[in-house]
This record gives sequence, structure tokens and C-alpha cells, in this order.
Amino acid sequence: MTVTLADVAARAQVSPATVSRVLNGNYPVAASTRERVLKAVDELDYVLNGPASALAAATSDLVGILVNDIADPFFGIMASAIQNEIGGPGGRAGGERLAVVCNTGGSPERELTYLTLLQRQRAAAVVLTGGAIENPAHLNAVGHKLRKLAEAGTRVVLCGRPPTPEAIAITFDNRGGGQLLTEHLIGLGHRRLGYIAGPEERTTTRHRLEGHRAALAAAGIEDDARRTVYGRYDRLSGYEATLELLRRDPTLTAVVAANDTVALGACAALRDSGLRIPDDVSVAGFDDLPFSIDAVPALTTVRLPLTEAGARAGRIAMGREEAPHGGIATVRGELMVRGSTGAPRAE
Amino acid sequence: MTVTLADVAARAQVSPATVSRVLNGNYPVAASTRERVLKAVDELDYVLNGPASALAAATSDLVGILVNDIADPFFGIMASAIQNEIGGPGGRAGGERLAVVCNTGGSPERELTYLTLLQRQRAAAVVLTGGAIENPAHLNAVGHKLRKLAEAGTRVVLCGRPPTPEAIAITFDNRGGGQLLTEHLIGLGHRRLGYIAGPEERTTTRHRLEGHRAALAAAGIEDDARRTVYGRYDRLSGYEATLELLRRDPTLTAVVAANDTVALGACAALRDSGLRIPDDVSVAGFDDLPFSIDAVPALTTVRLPLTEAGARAGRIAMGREEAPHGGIATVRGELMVRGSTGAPRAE
DNA sequence: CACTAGATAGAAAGCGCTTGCTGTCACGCT
DNA sequence: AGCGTGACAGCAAGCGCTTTCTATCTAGTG
Repeated sequence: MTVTLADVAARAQVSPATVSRVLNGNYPVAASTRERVLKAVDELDYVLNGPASALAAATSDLVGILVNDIADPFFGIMASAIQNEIGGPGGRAGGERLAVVCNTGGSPERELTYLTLLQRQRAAAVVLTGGAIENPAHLNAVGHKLRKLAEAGTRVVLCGRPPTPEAIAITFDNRGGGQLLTEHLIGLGHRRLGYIAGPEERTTTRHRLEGHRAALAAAGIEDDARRTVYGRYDRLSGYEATLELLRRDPTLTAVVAANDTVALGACAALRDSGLRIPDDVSVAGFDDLPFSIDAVPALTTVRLPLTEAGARAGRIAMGREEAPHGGIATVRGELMVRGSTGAPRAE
Repeated sequence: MTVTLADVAARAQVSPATVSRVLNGNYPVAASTRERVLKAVDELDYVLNGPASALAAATSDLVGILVNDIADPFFGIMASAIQNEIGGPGGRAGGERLAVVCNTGGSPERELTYLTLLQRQRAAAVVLTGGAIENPAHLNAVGHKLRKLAEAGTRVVLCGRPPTPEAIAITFDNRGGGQLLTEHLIGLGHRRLGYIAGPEERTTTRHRLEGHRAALAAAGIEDDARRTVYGRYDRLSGYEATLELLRRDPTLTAVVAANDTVALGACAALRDSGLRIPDDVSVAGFDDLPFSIDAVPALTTVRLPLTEAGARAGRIAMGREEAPHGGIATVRGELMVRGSTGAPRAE
């Protein structure tokens, strides 16, 4: 029914071995023979059987990219950059690899299961993006899996994720970025800052918050726990958290959000509460996603070089760039001061 | 080196066949035996060899999702919805399938290569999302591939893509949406409307533009070709196109954009040109992506039920929902009138 | 001109799993 | 007591490809 290597071989009057060699091109085959084979392949519309090939060769051309939320451009941009370097069809790289992105939805189980599935497929490489979940049991399980994958020859790279002993990592300096942002706000004269954090058990959340607190501490500002609200990394969360923050302290002069999307929600909540940005309340985001500049006023935020980091991770995953020294590269964010932050209103 | 089925069998003192059956759970195995096997699997940390399994069973659990641009939330949202239904680990569905998204970047070659790669992997299903490229040769090649895939037992579903004879399709009524938008603008009194289209050879571009023109024609407004500019589906394109439109006719009172992202760029260009929205110029987008409501003023646009459509496509791909009658379901967009459109300034 | 090295092609042994078919028991029925 | 009948378990034949090793042939070489 389906065309096999043997069919092609028969048609081209050569042995299956020869066809295989023509297709893989790593063994001398006379030009005339090659041509005959290629012709047969074409005529028969033959397509290699991936599983069979992977089984026999004990390798596969699958590369997995794990993301927390595929609907979030933060991940989309990174995934796109990674995939570009992985090669994928027509990518910058040569070999044809199937770069696939797997959406964990931020769920530990899904993350683990995808890792197993990738292991099962004998993936050539795996790139994990974004913050990790800080649960000892889960961390352990993931570490174990990564080790197994590495042992099996799968290259494992982390991108925008805190380093672990098991893999090469391109890490974002979320802590430094958070600090930059809050320092900026404090420099403008703010003293009562609300903070909208992400999900509590994420490393990204913790690091950004730590940076924020470090800046507060450095300025001798008391860190009132009531000024921090945890939520999700989405717009609605930002909206609700802002309302809550305002309820707890209507005299806030600035709101720092977990990321740009959350910041957008915060802006909406402030506007709906009749407050002007930045005259009444300043707002800051994080990531500098494309739409941030289109907010009105444009969002002050920390730009993360998502594309560059992704590209680098992709190249390392393909073995086309050597790993950074010590296996860890830390990428800093750049403070982008725009219209959404300003001096607090005089009291 | 790596643990195989046979190792597990030896350890559990059963035959490989039994282990296989325990793992696949589609054959009666005594509880005590099952337990013994499971224990061995656990102790040995055994992971099934995907390729081998796929080869022997002649099926795979891979499901491909093709998107034009993974960094664009339009696709991210659909992909997320599809993947959710596909099951993926922990998804709503039962079986563990590897739902993978492939980023074509809008390139015909990449689209084709991914399709081949998926065919090579004997994918269980393939979902193609977003507009197609209107190039006869390419259309033909894709059609051919889809037919082959279907013949091989791969379920093929289109989502947000024009129907073809080869597949089941959930299609967006881009034409109707475009018409709605322009009718709305005309209803407000606009007569000189600029149109920023997407890439010329995309079906989405053409359909939305046709809707726009149909509305103009219905209102007896001459369709000046100089009022249409083609570009890409990104922000910068919207910015530049708007400047160009303004250059060609500074008296424009409205700009209709190919999608929300482009609309954002258009807004930026208008603002930078010292024009107010909607007082001087109205702006309309398309898709109603999450950030559209956060633009200031909020974007008037056509909401496309991306999540619902994706979910449905996913279910159909999994065979958990029957195909729509005739194999085609058309989904309409809903006009969302918001602040970015208003009556034109009096002349 | 005999001989060897280099270039190609083929034979065949798996890769690790699934599954149709063939046992082997232990029951429960007549 | 004899036997049909499930319920399990194992055998063994592949699935379609890669690759090692071997065979063959041609072209140099002294």
C-alpha cells in the first residue's frame, strides 16, 4: 500500500541499501545510480518512514521547545527565534529537523509528560523556556529527566530559565531588571509602590520581586507586605490586582507589574478608577513586548532580548555554537523609560 | 545501555509481549502480573522507544499544528486551543499525544517541508491554521500533500483557512467581517477610507479586502486604488503604510487595518502625525486580540472566536467531534465597536 | 601484464516494539 | 468424570530502515 524503500530499490534496480545511502548522502554512490534512484523516488512519490529510520539509526531529527504559554508573545517570540536556528525547513540551518513547540500551560505534570514524550521520541535536543516552578519534588523530577535525556544524547538547553546542574542555560537577569525598574521609580520620588507579582511558585516571579525589594531596601523604604499581590501572568490578573492594591492603599503612586501584559491590565484598572497615568499613578511593566510601546502612555519596562537569547539557545542546541563558559550565560535587561512613569503628584 | 522492553520483561519474569500489553492496556493481563511489570518498569526507569513502537504499530501519537507566525498571538491563541483539545499531556483528552506546533513563518517551502516531515512521522493528525498562500503551484503541491496524508490515515483539518477539497475546514468569514467593519465606518459618515492590507498573496488579505470593497461599492463610494496599501501583518507595516496613505491623501478620515497589530502601528503613525483618534481619523482593526481593548482609544475591530474555532478543529482532528456538514463550517466575526472609530470631522 | 588500492554495490543482521496465533490452565457444566 | 470455555501468557514474525562487512570491478603501478 504505502511505498517503501524496497519499492524504490526495485524500481531503480538497485538494492535497498543503495537507496538509503542516496537519501542520506553519507556514502559514495555513483552519479548515474543516484540519479536513477532519485527518479524512482520522485515517480513513486516516496516518503521516508520516520519511525523506521529513527529506529534503525537510533537518532531522530525532532527538537522540542517547551513553553509555558504559547498564546503569550513572550514565549512566541522566543520559540520563533529558537526554531529559526534549529533549522526547521528552510531555516538558517542545513539539516531538516522538525522543531516542535510544546505548550505546558505552566503545569508541572504537562512539562514532565512532554519531557517523557520527547525522550520517548529520542529527540535530538530539547529547549526549555521561561520560568521554572519552584517545587522541590517537581524540580527533582525534571532534573532527573533532564539527566536521562542528556545521557541518551539529547542536548538540553534552558532559555530564560534559571540554571540547573543538568543543562546549559541562557538566563535572564530578572532580579537585576526588577531592581532597575524600582530604582527608576524611587528615583522619580515614589515611596508608596504597589507590586503585582506573577504566580507565587515561579522563579521569574520570585526573582523580579526580589529585585524590587532589594531596591526598596536600598532606598530605606519599608516593604509593606500589603503592597504586593500575587496573580497570573495575564491582563485580567493585572486588572484585578490593581483594584485590590488601590483598595488596600488608595494613596499609591506607582504600580510595578510582573510583566507587560499585566501592566496593561493595571492601566485599564487605573483608568477605570479615574486615575491618570502617570500623573496620578505611574505604571511599569517587564519584557518590552511589541505592544508595550503602543500603550498610551507608552509603557516603561525592562527590555529582554528574547530574540537574541532564543537564537543563541537554538544554536547551542544544534551544536553550532559552543556553550557559554561554565554552562551559564546571564542576559541583562535594559530599562526602557517611557511615558507611563513620572514623578508622583505633589502631596 | 538503554533499557528496553526485553529488560523489563526479564526483570518481571514475563515475556516482552506481556510487557507491551501492560503498557498499552488493550489486552487482558492478570492484575498480579501487571503489577509486577509496572514495578519493573518503575525500577528500571523504562521509557518506551517511540520510533520502534510507531514502526511496529504503524501509528504514531504525533499531531502537527502548522502556524504562519508563532510570535503572533493570533496563532498562539488558536494553537493553544487546538493543543488543549488534542490532549497533549494532561489536556482534556485522554490519550497522550504529542501535539506540536510548527512555525512556517508564512513561507510556502517551509509549509510543504513541515507537511512532509509530518507525513514522514506518520502523524495522527495535522491542523493547518491561518490564511493560505494563493499561488497555484503551491496550492497544488499542498493539496497533493494533504491528499497523501489523508490516504495514509492522517486526519487533516483546516482552521481559519479557506476550505479545500482535501480537508475538513473551520473557516473564518473574513470577507463578511471586512464588510461589517467598513459598513460601520460608512454608517458613521466616512467617505475617504484608507485600507492597509496584508501580504498580497494571502487569502486572508484578499478576503478582508473584498469585504471592504463590497461595502464601499454598496454605498456607492468609488474605490480609489490609491487608498489601498499592501504590507505585512505587523506593527511596523501598519505604521509605514499609514504614513504612505496620509501622504497620498491627507484628507483621509478613516483607516481600516489588516489586523489589530497593524492597526496599532497605524495609531502610532497617526499620533506621530499629530492627528487625534477618532476625532481626526478613525481606525479599525481585525481579530480582536487581547491587547486591542487596551489601546487608547480602544480599538474597534471584528472579533474572531479563535479559541472556539481552535477547540473545535482540535476535537475534529481527534475524531471526538464529527465534521461539519459538507466538511465546511464558516465562523462569523462579530463587530466590536469601541472608541477608535467615530464620526468624521465636519468639513 | 600481474597486482593492489579505491570506488561502488549488495547481503544480511539487526533496531525495539506489536500482535496474530498458539498454547496452558483452571473452572464450571452436563 | 469428561470436556467445552474463558482467561492469560508466550512465540515468533515482522514493521521499514541503517549499516557493517563482504564482493566486485576498474584503474593505477612497477
